[in-house]
Amino acid sequence: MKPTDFIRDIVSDHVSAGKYKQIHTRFPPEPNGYLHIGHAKSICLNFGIAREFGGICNLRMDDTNPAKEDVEYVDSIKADVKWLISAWADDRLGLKPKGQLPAQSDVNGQPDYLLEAVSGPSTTAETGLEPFYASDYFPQIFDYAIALVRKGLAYVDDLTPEEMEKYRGSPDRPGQDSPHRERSVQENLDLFQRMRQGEFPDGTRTLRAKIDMTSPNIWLRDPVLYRIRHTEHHHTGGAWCIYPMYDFAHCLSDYLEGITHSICTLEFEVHRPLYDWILESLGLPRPLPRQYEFARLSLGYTVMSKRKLMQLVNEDLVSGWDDPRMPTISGLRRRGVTPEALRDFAYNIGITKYNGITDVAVLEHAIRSDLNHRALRRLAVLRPIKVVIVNVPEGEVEQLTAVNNPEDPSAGSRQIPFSRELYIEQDDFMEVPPPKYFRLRPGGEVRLKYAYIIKCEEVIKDASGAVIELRCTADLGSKTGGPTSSRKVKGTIHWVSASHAIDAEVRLYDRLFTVAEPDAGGDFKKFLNPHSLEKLVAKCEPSLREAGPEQRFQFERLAYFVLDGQNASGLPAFNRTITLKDTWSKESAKA
RNA sequence: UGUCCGGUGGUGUAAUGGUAGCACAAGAGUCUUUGGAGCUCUUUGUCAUGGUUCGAAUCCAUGCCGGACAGCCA
Repeated sequence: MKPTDFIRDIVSDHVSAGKYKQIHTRFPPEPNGYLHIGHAKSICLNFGIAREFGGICNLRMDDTNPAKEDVEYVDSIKADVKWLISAWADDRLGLKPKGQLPAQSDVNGQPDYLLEAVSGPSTTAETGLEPFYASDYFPQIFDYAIALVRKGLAYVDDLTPEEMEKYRGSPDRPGQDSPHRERSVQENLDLFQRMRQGEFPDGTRTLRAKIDMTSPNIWLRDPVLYRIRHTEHHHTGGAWCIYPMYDFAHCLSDYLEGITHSICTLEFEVHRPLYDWILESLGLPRPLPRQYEFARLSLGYTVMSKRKLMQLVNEDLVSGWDDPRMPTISGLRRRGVTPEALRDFAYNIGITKYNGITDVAVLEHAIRSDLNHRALRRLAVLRPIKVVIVNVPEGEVEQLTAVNNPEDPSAGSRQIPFSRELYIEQDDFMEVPPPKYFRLRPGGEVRLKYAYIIKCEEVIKDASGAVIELRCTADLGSKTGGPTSSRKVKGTIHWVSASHAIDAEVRLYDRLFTVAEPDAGGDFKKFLNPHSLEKLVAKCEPSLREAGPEQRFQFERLAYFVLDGQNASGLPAFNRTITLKDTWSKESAKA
């Protein structure tokens, strides 16, 4: 199925009209935090357009604010993008040779800068290639600023931040011209150079565009283009003490990379006139990039702002950016979600300009349907209760055949050991069951998956009255192919052989928040779900000993799990990705 | 009472002047050695009021509701 939305419609029109040589998008995160599922939506859009229209999508660090950015974040962004687009759009990923800077050329007798992307299957090896960095363009952006000053379209202002706020006015009240607005070009040039030389302390001067202090659009009221920050930058080191603002750097970065469609979220809609003003005022020789906006993703039962996610990390409310409960790409990955599921989700939610809240059920459905087809089935008992099959002799072990994945015959089958002493799930036995309960009960029958039908003959309790053991008989003719194998029993439950079972830590993750809109108002942290993580030691069938890193399983009748290394005591650790749909819990809740 | 952008079932989206469709959710049934998956069926919608038109979710007007914007953040 080919996705379609208003942005793709625009691109498609441009392609049929031959407006551009090649479609060129970009994904421009600021390296001030980890990527989350909202970024995944944007990645799928930008790379999706590139692959559907034979274009390229540059990965670019939008790193113009050294105070907030860090290499830890650029490394995580690189890894997360690579993981998400792998085997889907790697050949559309635009990178550049390490250290390469924009090349100067002449276009129609006018000087011009361009930094072309390297893309194609070769880039997947990433040998000597790196993402684009807005900070690589500081020299060009500085030159463009000077060009604006020369045209009388930018000036150095001495207003303090407080004064500037006053002069700006408000949305329904026009602003006032700064007293420094009419400085001469010469003076502006001199002052701007001295800003760059480091003569002035932070915050004392800015370079501003000269547009219109009475504009109804606040972003046209002489926006700041450059500010002074005597701060080391993660990519340019100590080379600069003035840094361009987003609005000035972004449109120029797009231009320098030959971007055709600059796609961003709705809150930048009011910036678009400024984006266009800067590029048009500079009189650039090549076709200009255009900005298009779509609604960012809001998902139920989680928060999406980097500020809030950062807070969860810094206040140790989660174990890190990649905590499996986080909506970050790395968190979802550790949770066991696949790139395919994420892309499928992105496809299903569509692209519009309507600001809605997407039901988590849409994400959960994408995860389940993906895992249903790929996850190997295994038997594991989370909360064990002992079962003794009295008509199976002690010491006897039988190997039974179990299907690895009923959705995928090519996954084959495996052997699982059956013996006299087993574990079943505590939930699968009830002494006094409610109506419609069709698992084990005193005197009742149930099928052990892949094995025999058993009947509960005796319930053994401890001094406190808690059930500690069930004594059962098995219908030894009832396994697959046996004479009574087709007998109908209502319930089928999972089990493991007690002496063969291996221990594993299972981490039962649940929604991070208890309400659909934790950030609707007040303190979002008071809606944190206290039961978002429960750890247990489970009894697992022995084949799980061979589980590989990041391998995904369905523990039958329970949930999907992914292997996430070992816990502190050396036990294999499985993260629960998501439970199976549970019609019984709905049914029993009705009663 | 500024500017810009939006309002289609419970939720998210499609229909671009011509049968309001899809997905998720919800409900009913069927099947089942996973109360899983699959399959079948069902409920629920064009913000309002006018106008243009043979015909309006779509175009126009007015109103209502929601969002974004007043960082030397992005």
